[in-house]
Order: sequence, then structure tokens, then C-alpha cells
Amino acid sequence: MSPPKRRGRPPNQLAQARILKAAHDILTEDGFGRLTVEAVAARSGVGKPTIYRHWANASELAMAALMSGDPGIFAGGGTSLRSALAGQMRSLIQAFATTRGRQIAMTLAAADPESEFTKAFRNQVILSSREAGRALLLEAAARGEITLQHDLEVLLDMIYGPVFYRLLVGHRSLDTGFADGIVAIALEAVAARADR
Amino acid sequence: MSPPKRRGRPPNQLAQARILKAAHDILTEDGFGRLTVEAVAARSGVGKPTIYRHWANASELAMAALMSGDPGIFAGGGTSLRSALAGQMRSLIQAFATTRGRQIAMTLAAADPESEFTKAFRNQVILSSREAGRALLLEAAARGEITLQHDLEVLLDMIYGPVFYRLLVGHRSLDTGFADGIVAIALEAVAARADR
Amino acid sequence: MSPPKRRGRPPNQLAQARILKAAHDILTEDGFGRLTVEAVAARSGVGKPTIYRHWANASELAMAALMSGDPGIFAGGGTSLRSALAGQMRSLIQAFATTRGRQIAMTLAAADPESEFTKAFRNQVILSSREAGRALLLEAAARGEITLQHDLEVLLDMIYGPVFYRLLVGHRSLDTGFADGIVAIALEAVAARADR
Amino acid sequence: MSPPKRRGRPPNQLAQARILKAAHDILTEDGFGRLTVEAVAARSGVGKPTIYRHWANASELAMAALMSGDPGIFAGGGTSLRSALAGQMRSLIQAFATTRGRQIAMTLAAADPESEFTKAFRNQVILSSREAGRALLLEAAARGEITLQHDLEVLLDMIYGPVFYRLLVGHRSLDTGFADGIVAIALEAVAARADR
DNA sequence: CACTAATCGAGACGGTACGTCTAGTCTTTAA
DNA sequence: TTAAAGACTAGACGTACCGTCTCGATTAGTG
Repeated sequence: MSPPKRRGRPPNQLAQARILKAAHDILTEDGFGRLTVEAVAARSGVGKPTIYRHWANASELAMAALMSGDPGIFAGGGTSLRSALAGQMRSLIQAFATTRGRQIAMTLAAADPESEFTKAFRNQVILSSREAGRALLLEAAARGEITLQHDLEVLLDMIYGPVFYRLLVGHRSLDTGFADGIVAIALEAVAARADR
Repeated sequence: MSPPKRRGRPPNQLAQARILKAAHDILTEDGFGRLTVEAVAARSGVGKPTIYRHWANASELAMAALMSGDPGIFAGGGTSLRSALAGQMRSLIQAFATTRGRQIAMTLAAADPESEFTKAFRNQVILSSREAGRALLLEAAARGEITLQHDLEVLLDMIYGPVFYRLLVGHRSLDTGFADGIVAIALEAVAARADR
Repeated sequence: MSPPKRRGRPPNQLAQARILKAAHDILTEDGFGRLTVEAVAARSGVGKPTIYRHWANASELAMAALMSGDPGIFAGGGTSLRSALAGQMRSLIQAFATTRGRQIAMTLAAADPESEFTKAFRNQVILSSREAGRALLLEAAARGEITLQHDLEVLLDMIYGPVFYRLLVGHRSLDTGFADGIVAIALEAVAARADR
Repeated sequence: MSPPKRRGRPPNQLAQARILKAAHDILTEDGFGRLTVEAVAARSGVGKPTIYRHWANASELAMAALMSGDPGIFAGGGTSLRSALAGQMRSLIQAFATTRGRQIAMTLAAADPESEFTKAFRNQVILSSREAGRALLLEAAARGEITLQHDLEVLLDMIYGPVFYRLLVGHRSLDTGFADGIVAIALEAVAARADR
């Protein structure tokens, strides 16, 4: 395909990078509440309309900033389902047991749940781990290691939901023992007899 | 002890009721984003300082409004653990599968997590169901119906966390089947052989 | 006990004295702009309704405070009209060439010009010197020292008006030379030949 | 001179005009006490920050409104000093013997006396007449009509001070006779023998 | 090479809401 | 009985951002 070759001055890629950098810095230094379009414009040296040309509001900008430095799906390397799942859960919890974890929750709560941008954010930041877990379970079932006798969607929510529950509610800490505890209970539900 | 008998004019209980009423109405009609102190003052016919005398900001006011009409702990009537827990989960999900549920999640995410007010809100609105579930499980264990072989805190988070997970992330709906699915999987973890 | 702790109904005078003391202190320490009923109530330990029972607003309170510590009419001792008038003008200017002078001007400008309280304030604080000057001039005319060939009211305004003019406008300073200059010019208008 | 050519969106001249118009209308209709930034914003259809971008507070806004419709210096046409000065004084008194006169006094009293804005207001609204009078006197002295034997600054204050004195204190009315009386007495001080 | 279209920075605009302060009124309790 | 303490309705204060809009400057293509 031929590039469209638009007439005017092309968008400045550097400007977007500076915007995301500034947004990210503000998030880590001052928190979600200080992430205003005004502050990002001032810090990045970019005009406000330039920001609004790419993101509709501060929430989308926050999501973009949180996505920009995101390693993505956490692959849990391991031979058995237990070790793979436990590895993934530990990575996940380690990644979220920081200020960034709570910022993600706040951003998600503040965002318009119907927006396309929000959906992309959910899929990449929140649900990617859940999808990776689904893959692990399906592979284990395929090689006969487990039997999926219950609703898989519910099971996935019971594995990954508690992480965000503790993040949002804050009644108990996110730590390695929590990761292992979830895996242990979850495996009960897939009749992983051989693993007991 | 004699009542404290404070010196000046006592707080007007009616004013507080009107404030909470107005806040509740705005929440249900316009949503969390429209719940501003200004709007509540205008709607309730109360001065802004009167609101600030009782609540530090709009978040606390939202929490107070959400708590004010709250039925509290959801008792799950039933003879067996399964029926009791399933009853409670159905009630819980029914109560949260509305606009109010998402508002609770948004409010919690926006609130200062260290504030005393936030902690009270968490205990009354979020964790009361979890505590009720803990009671159900401990009673069932006491009468020998189940064996608590795993970490009870983790198990409770796996039962109640998924509700808020779906509420916050919105990837799947909150319905009766979800309630039953959670109970079914949770009971696997307490070795409820007799119930199978 | 050093503070005389009265039993029963406290004396009315004490409360008023405390109010005026507090108002005066606020005027000298923080200026006219900070003299609010709220601040006086807080500082004097008196309830706001008690203040409103005696003064209609902060302006009246300011006037009362400014009158309370007022030495009143400035008598200009001296044998001749020139020396008597010059003595009075020097005293007047010395009394007003302070922060208090400007506060009096501000208070007068802010007050309701029709109020009875304002009229009393004008008579006691502003016009008393003018009346003293009138007496000096009439006495000098009676003993043949001068001839009042022009409108006495206008002449009096030309003697005392400039003081408040400089006070309000602030374009030049209030000093001894100013007092003497006014007297010198004023005496031209009364044909004080013998004094030239 | 090259115009500076500033970068951003230029200030909306129309908005400033509307602000001053609204401020002026409020001053004449409701008085100085009702001239709040809030009311001006509501009446002019302009945002509050736009007002604060140009004026620091309601006092400055009042001064700007009073200056905006100001005819400026009152030239007293006439062949002799007496007729010229009497003409100017009559114009001056006519201009100030209205509600606007008292508003000017109140505004000046309420304003920060050190502010640059206040100084400009004083020079344009209060002292311009005094400067015009100084010019008249110096011209008359130059053509030998009078002899300036006393301090000119004091004399000017004795001519223009009484106007503001009566305005502020309100003990007597501002009228034509007052203007003439001031001129008559003032001319005594400049040895205007030929004019007697 | 001039023209032209698009984007950039800057920043003022009309607004909304903030949280604070003060006004003046009203209601209890204490002296 | 009166004054204190203090909560009330009311509303202006000055600030922070919002999201929109107009500018002049900059930067490519296109003609």
C-alpha cells in the first residue's frame, strides 16, 4: 500500500513521547489526583490542544501512561500447571503491589466504562493476565493434567479477582503467600488429584 | 452517665438527613461524577459550610450517602452451608448488580484509603458480607460439615473478590449463575464431601 | 483569682469593654480589613449575637472602637489666633498622621452615611476639631483681631479639609510644615493685618 | 515601533468592555457594596478567571469602572484666573456631587493605597483636577496676575481638599456657592489685588 | 520556489467546582 | 433572664482545571 502522504506538517512523534513521559512522571511522583491535562502540558512543554488531539480527557491520558510502560502478559514458566500458575500469580502480585497497582484501579474506576480506550486498557492491563491464566488451564486440561468440571469463567475470576479485591479494598496485603494460597485453592476445583 | 449536654445550638438532624437525601438522589439520577458539594448544597437547600462541617469532601459525602441506605450484612438463611452461602451470594450480587454497585467501586477507588471514614465505609459496605461469609464457614466447620484445610482469608477473598472484580472491570455480568458458580467452586476447597 | 470570676449574670459593661478592646486591637494589629464581627467575637470571647445587640455591623463596631480611645476635641492653647490655630492644627495632624488616621477615613467611607451612629462618629471624631476652630475664629473676631469677610463654613472646610484630603488620597505627607502652611494661608482670608 | 506580537490567543477586547460595562451598571444601580466579582461575572457573561486575569480584586475593578467613563481633567475656560478657576471648581463639584462622587471616595478608601492600580486611579480621577489647578495658577503667576507667596502644594490642597472633605464627611452640601467661596478665599492667598 | 495545509507552542476564553471565610440569624445550655 | 457557644442559611472569595478557541510559528508536501 502506498502511504497516504498527507499534505501538511506531520504530527510530531516526539511530542507524544514527551506527553506520556510527563504523565508517567506525574503519576509516580504526585499520584493520580494530580494528573491533569494542564499539568501534563506544563511539564511536557506541549500545548493543551496537542494533548486533546490524542486523548479525550485526563483519564485516557492516565491509561495511556499506565499502558506505555507495561510489560504486558506475564508468562508463568514452569513444567506443571501449579508451578506455572504460581509463577504467574507471583509476578502479577509483585507488579501490582505497588503504588502503580492502586493507580490502575483508580484509573479504571474513573474511566468511562464504555469508551473504546477503556476497553483496550482493560484488555491489555487488567485482563491479559486472566487470558494467560485461561491458556495455562486449557493446556493443562488438554494434556490431561486437570479436569475442568466447573465454569471456567467463574474459576478465572476467582483466581484473578482477589488480587484486585485486595488492591481496591486494602483490607489485607498483597504478598507471595497470597499468590500461593490462591493457586492451592484453585487447583482443588480442577480435580488436580495427581498434584496433591 | 449523663448525656454530654454540649453548650451551643445542637446540630440540625434534619439538615444532615436532607444532605444525605440529596446526595443519594444525585448519585442515582446523575451518577458519581455529578456528586459535587455545590450540587448537594443547592439541591438540599443547605449551606456549603454545613456540609463541610460533617464531611471533608465529596468522596466522604458519597460514602455517607451510599452507607445511609444500606441494609448492612446480608444474612444467608439456609440449613446447609451451600444453601446459606448461595443465598447470601445471590443477595449480594443482586444488591450490587445495579448502578449503585459500580458507584460503590468508583467511590472506594476515589477515596483516600487511609481516612477513617473510608475504613468505616469499607467495613460496613464492602467487608460486612465477607465477615458474614466467614461466620457461615466457621459455623459449618464447627458442626463438622466442612474442613477448613486452606487459608480462610484467601478463601474469603476468592469468594467475594470476584464480585468486585466483575464490578470494576466489567468484562462479564453479575448474575445468579455467577453466584452459584462461585459457591460450587469454593465448596471444593473445604472438602465438603457430604454435600457433593 | 486574678480574673474576677462573676457568678450569675455577668455585667453588661464588661462584655462591651472586651468587645471594644478586641476591635481596637484588631484595628491596630491587622487593619480595618480584618475587623470582622467574627474576628472580634473570637478574640473577645463574646458571642456574635452579643455584638449584634449593640452594633448593627462591622462598620459601627469600627467606629465605636475608634471613638472609645479618642481624646476628643483638640484645644489649641495660645495667646494669638495664629498660635492657637497652629497649635491645634499641629495636634490634629500629629493625631491623624498615623495608621489610625487612615483607618478613620476608611471607616467613614465604608459606613452608612445616614446612620445615626455614623453621624455621632462624624461629630465626635471628624467635626470636633472643625468646631474648635470655629470657636477660635469667632473669639478672635470678637476681640477685633480678625475680620470674617468670607463664608466661615467654607473657610473652615479649607482649613480642615486638606488634612483628610491628604489622608485619603495620600499624595503628600502630613507634617508640621503642612499645618503651618494651612494656617498661614487661612489667615490671609481673615484680613489678619496686625499679624502680618 | 514594532508591535510585540505575542504568541497565544489575544485577549478579547469585547470581554473587557463587557466587564467594565457590567461593573459600571452595578455601581450605578446597586452601589459599591454590590460590586462583587461574582455579580460582574454573572451580569457580563464572562468567567470569573477572566476578570481576575485583569484585575486583582473587586476594588481594582471598581476603580477601572470609575475610570472607564471618566471625562478626565476639567479645563476651566476663562480669561482671568478667577473665572477659569471658578469654572473648573463648578465643573468639578458638579461631577462629584452625585452618587458617583461618594463611590469614588469609598473605592479609594477601600483600595490598597500602595497598589500601582490605585496610584493610577488617584492620578487620573482625584489628582487630575489638582494638576489642572496648578497649571492655572502657574500661568497666572507667569503673566503677573498673581504672586505665589505661599507654599503652592498647600494652597492646592486647600482648594481641592474641601471638595472631598464634604464628600466624605457629608456635613454640608456640594454646590455652586461652595465652589465660588473656595475660589474667593484662595485668591486672597495669591495677593490677587487687581482682581478684588 | 512559492504556496498551502496541517500541526505545533502558547495562552485567553466561558465555565464549573473547589474549599474558605464572613455575614447575620437562631437555638440551646450555663451562669 | 441574659449571655455564651455554636450550628444554621446564604453567598462571595480567589484558585484550579476543564475543554474550546484563536493566534503566530513551523514544517512538509504540492503546484
